[in-house]
Amino acid sequence: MPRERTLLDSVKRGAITGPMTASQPAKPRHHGNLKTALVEAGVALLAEGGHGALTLRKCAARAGVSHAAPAHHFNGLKGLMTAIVAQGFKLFTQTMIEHRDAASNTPHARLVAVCNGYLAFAQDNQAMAALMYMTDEIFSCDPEFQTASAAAYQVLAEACAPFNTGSAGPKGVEVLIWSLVEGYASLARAGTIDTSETPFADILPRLNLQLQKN
Amino acid sequence: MPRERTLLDSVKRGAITGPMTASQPAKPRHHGNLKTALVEAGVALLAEGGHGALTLRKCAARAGVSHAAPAHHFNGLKGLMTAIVAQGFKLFTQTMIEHRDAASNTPHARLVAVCNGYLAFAQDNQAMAALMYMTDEIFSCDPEFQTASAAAYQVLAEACAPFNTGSAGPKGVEVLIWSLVEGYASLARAGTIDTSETPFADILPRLNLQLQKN
DNA sequence: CAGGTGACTTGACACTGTCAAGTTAGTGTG
DNA sequence: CACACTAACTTGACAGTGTCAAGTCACCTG
Repeated sequence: MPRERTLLDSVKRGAITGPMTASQPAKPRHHGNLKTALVEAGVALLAEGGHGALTLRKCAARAGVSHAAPAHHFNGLKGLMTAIVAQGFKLFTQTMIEHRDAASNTPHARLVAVCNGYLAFAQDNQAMAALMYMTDEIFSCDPEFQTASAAAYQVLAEACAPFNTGSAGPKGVEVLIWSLVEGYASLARAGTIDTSETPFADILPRLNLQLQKN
Repeated sequence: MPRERTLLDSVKRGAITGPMTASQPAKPRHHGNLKTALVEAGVALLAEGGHGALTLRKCAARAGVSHAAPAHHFNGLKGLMTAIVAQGFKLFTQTMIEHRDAASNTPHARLVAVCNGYLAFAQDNQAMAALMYMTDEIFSCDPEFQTASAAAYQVLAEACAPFNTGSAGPKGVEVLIWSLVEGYASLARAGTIDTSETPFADILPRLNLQLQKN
């Protein structure tokens, strides 16, 4: 049964009456930069409406193509989600670096700043931050994703490097810090804890951190 | 266009040839205990196939009713998810209590045991543990959910109570411990950290925990 | 200029959540 | 005990979604 076309369909196909204006040229079939446009569309939809608002068809519509166009660039919805999350990790890394570089140049101040960057990103990009750990929804073996998440981890690992690992093994401090700050961000997002009553700045001193001697 | 019935449809409607056997009585229309059956179906589907395997229609099918039957008991899929997660929190609380009660009766041993219970549950029930913090997918204001999650939090808060809050405020220790263990569980689930290389038991001593004096 | 292929579009199908209308079984009252 | 009402379902439909197949168009190469 043929269905009635929606306005969106008409807009998409250029069927709106009147000639093409300079600001609305006839849309070529070959987009030219569709992969990037789809990822940016996904990032925007996630920010605007949360996880439930992010669908393959909405990304395609936002990018101005048909629902099947993404299939040439991504391995299904999961493939597109993976690219979106990789982009999110890049922004995340950038936020932590900006916070770190704005801090005093002592190991403790830099560590605190990186953690604050982490929490600021998680607070300002809640749906993206949540999606980053939904391993059912992404291809976590994807090289671009791996590179982007490793870069984020590296910023935190470098901030932890000056501190004594003690008996916890070579990665003890970074696992401790990453667990703490990711857990705090999750509980804050879920509303389980009151971040005004118990700010992160108050619990970081509870760690037994000592600078390495040498 | 009428569609061909599936075997599942036939099974559901009792259209399979032959009389009802003793082990397969005629199914009454009034289930009697459908709410509980749907939640249990959801818990099982989550355990078997992860988050993507949990749908309203599959829960209904597993419980032996039509796709619209859950609507009488739950406010849509979100309502059912909320009840499933509340059940998960109850099992979670039970797991932490069992670990705590099996430990030596010192504050430190009990705290370690509660954390180990937390991580054991998160490891053995990965999809449920993840779903507990997906606040987009549940009604977090639901009273049964609130009660169940508060009970879980209470077990951890009680284990933290003997320790010095220091300058962090009255909830400093429990926020510290909850953040740490939830973050560690998330990173373990995501495969971001190697739990064999950096066991939780190695990072807990990095906390500056002291018993309260009185 | 012709052929091949990349990059799309169109259409279809199965699955999903939700809603509306209808049906059946259980309960309460006279 | 009979009847009426309502709870607890079933059936059917629709919109949205992901995915697949077939077809079309635009670009590139020989």
